[in-house]
Amino acid sequence: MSGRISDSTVRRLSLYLRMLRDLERAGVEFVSSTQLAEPSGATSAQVRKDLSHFGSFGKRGRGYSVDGLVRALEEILGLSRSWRLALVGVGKIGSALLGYGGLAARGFDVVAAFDVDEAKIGTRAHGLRIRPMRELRPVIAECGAEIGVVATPTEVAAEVAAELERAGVGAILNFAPIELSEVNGVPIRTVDIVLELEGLSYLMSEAGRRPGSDA
Amino acid sequence: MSGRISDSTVRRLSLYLRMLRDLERAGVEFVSSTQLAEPSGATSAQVRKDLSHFGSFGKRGRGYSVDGLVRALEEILGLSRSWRLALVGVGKIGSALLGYGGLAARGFDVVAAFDVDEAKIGTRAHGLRIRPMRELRPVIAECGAEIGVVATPTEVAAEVAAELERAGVGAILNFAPIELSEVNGVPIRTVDIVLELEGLSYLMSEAGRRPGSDA
DNA sequence: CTTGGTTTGTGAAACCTTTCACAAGGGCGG
DNA sequence: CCGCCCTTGTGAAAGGTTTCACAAACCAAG
Repeated sequence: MSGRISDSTVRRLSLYLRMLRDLERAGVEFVSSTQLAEPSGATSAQVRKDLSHFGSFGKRGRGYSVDGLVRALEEILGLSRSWRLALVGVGKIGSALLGYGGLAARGFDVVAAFDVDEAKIGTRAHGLRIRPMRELRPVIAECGAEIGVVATPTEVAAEVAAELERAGVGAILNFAPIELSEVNGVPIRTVDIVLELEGLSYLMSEAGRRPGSDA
Repeated sequence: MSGRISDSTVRRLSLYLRMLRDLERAGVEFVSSTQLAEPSGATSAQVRKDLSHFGSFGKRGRGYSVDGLVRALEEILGLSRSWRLALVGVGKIGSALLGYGGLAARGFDVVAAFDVDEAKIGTRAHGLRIRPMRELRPVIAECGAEIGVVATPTEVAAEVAAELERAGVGAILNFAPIELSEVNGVPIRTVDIVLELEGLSYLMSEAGRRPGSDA
């Protein structure tokens, strides 16, 4: 078991965990790989292969203990603890994130917020005081935020990401429509809405072209 | 050329197009696959392979005409037209989307917004009147929206997506943290922030485990 | 017109992920 | 304890994507 695990495997593990938590809440005790696969659109073999990278969690003939697998996956994914987020850019997206209870509910707490806008600095957004960029490093060091969130305009996103890295965050979530390059082993995930929409645009255009086909 | 094109290829095509537009604005006339590859983290061979699925766009020894390739990619991705979006759920994320100018700037216009909250219905958000869910079908039919955006709580997301399909949208962008299953060939893309954060959580935990290793 | 430097387009190879298929193991009823 | 049924864990096969490497083509200079 274990080696280099692919992004798609990790992604599916998160989905399995989600379902397992629902099952746990519903009081279900055992679950089979087939049941576990369905909601994430995976196959039962894929579930078993994904899990087999980390160990042996099931009982043959019986399936997986819901409780046991929840804990195992939380351990694997690093979700048996909570993470602290530092948000840079309290505009539309940044505010939406601050107001989104789903993050804290799943163990991701926004503990600091920064902006360049003098009018915003010092005010509170969802109970959090907005701080000037100049305080980014000391505040992140002090509150120990592990994840930096970039919710700034595209032009400054790369610079902000670099500054977050220097401030010591271990990972970055980026909402600016720009591909940021990972340096110093700090992983970066980009949420790019326009890219998703363009992907849909391609599929719709493709669907329109296919029936008519040729020349 | 041409066959079934992978998501990752389409994704890269969007990134190439982004860079090409910058180059066009900067007045550059020709670009090589090597230059085109850099910002998206791809390789030059990958750029050429990606493009080769759709035809021959370059001149050997010279590279690609920036103008020409911009138009070709716009055509391929279906971006030489604009698309109309219907938004369901005007909460935190929905409002942020309505206020985000980046969408309209890239040809994605939100033309209708719906919510269940009586207090919101009839009011305007960013110039758009918020309508009751009951009007979803007729309004989408009337305004001809092609893309439905689900920005509702998780519990109702699947139901809303199904209703959008029945209303005739050709694609769905989903912000609820749930894997919606594509039916009737209507493609669905999900933007799942928690999933991205959990992916980062895994990588950070992994990084912490690796040095210490064994046991 | 020829030569040299450059870059595309593309089969073939390498690599990675998913699916298949089945032996091994576990529970349960009798 | 035995036999049956069920489900896991996993090598092997299949399927897909990325990288390699090079012939073909183009431009410019002499």
